[in-house]
Amino acid sequence: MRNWSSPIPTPHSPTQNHLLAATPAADYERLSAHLELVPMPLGEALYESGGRLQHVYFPTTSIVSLLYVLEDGASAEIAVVGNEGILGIALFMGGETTPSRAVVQSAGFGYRLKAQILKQEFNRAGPVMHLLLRYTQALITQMTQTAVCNRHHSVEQQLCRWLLLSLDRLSSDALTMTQELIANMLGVRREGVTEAAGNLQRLGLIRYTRGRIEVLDRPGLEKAVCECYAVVKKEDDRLLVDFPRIPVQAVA
Amino acid sequence: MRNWSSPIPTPHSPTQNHLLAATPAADYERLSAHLELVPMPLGEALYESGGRLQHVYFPTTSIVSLLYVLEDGASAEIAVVGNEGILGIALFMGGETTPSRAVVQSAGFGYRLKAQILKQEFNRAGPVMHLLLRYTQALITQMTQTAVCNRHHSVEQQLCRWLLLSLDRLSSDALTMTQELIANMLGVRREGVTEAAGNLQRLGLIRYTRGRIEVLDRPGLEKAVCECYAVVKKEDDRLLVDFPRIPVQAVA
DNA sequence: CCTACTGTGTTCGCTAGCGCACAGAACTTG
DNA sequence: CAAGTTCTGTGCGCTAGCGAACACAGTAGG
Repeated sequence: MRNWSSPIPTPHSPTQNHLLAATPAADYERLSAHLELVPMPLGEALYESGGRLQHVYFPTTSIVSLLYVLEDGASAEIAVVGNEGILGIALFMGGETTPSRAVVQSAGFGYRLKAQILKQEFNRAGPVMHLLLRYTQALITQMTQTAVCNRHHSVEQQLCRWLLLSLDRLSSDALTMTQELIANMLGVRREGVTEAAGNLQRLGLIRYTRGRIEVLDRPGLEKAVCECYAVVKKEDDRLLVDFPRIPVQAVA
Repeated sequence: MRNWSSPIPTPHSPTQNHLLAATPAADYERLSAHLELVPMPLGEALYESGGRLQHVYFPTTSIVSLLYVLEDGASAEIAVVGNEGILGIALFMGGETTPSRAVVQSAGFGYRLKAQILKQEFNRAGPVMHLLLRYTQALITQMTQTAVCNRHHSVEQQLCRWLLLSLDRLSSDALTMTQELIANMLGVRREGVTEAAGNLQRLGLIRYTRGRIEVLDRPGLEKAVCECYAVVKKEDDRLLVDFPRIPVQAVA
């Protein structure tokens, strides 16, 4: 496998994750000692369907897909989580488990926290709780939009949406990802992705080689995408961007 | 319009809603004075996409669909809420609004609560909060399963799922619902529903006349449905059924 | 350099579901 | 009872996406 990763070792910091960055200093202090930097290699399953959650994960440079796998092996991506979010919401929502899998879609790093620690923090019912709940709502929006998009939009549009959502969660404009894997995420055939990607390439929007997709014309992609992307983006911005920036005080 | 509703006036009680029924007496006391019985007629929109929530609703004998409507008018149901749940979760999740609509799918009654009152209660971070969060997780499961089902299953299977989910939220085994409306919910053509419903009727699973569907063979339907129904049902049971059953006493 | 492998391009027949158009049945209203 | 409306049934041609099969190219690894 060719090595596409940067030779420059990036310095890691929990604040690369937006949720952690938005955590007020006082609360952050309590958590920071328990944050553990972990590599998140491509394809790793952070949790399996129905499995009990031992940790929650805050991605920093990685992207993780929430996937649902059907009995016959067919799958579909429910949502994608990057440095704007957290994995393991079922923990504080009270369910302990979820019927989906979480698979690393783009290798990188993240921080993890023992389930117990996060639960304690959540139960303080302070700013961290409100942060997490707002994020959860943004995630819900993404899930519902996925449902709608699955119903009404073409593979090509969905590919655009997927590319843009992934891009928003990375600093680079290139993804390491085969068409086969993308097909799994979108729940469509590999050939469908080949065709859609071929179109986008012909239009000069992207360029790809084996296992690597580069976005050449982001504005162009945004024109080709269905409305679903904008809905999710807008909701993300509304709910997550105005996070109180390491502020001192609680939410009303 | 023919009148299919029962001539017997049902006595109403907030505890017909499972969330309210599961609320500990002490908390329920605070809320009950503010609960307002409201009729929920077929087709009424409890809230519109992006609109600010004034109230939350606890259905008792009604069913409400969460719908997403696309720019071109196409729509898709995201989830369905009956007496097991609440409408307006965005309120306590911190978003205040959601990009979906809530439309009454089966006429009946429910109780509503002013937004402010519910928020106060939620912010006590007590049992009610945990109840609401658990319900929200069950709702998330329903949403994700809808996304998957939209991707992979036939109209007929989806119709079965939809019928069963609706049935579970009613005491009767009949629904007042035209094929046109069902098509809207499922985000498919009306003709597709006609065909699917025709098949189910031929199999003796259901019987329908104009605007009324009666389920004749529930076990049969459960055999015809895709796995998605069971997943949602199981998760609902796991998350919602073990709710502490009416605090029994403590009222004095 | 040769081989094996993995990722991509392409073809072909097939089916589910779409959009449209219209006919008939059931119910409502005057 | 007649007229009008609302649901449901059916038939058409069309398209997107499926499943399977296979050719080929870039890459990895002896």
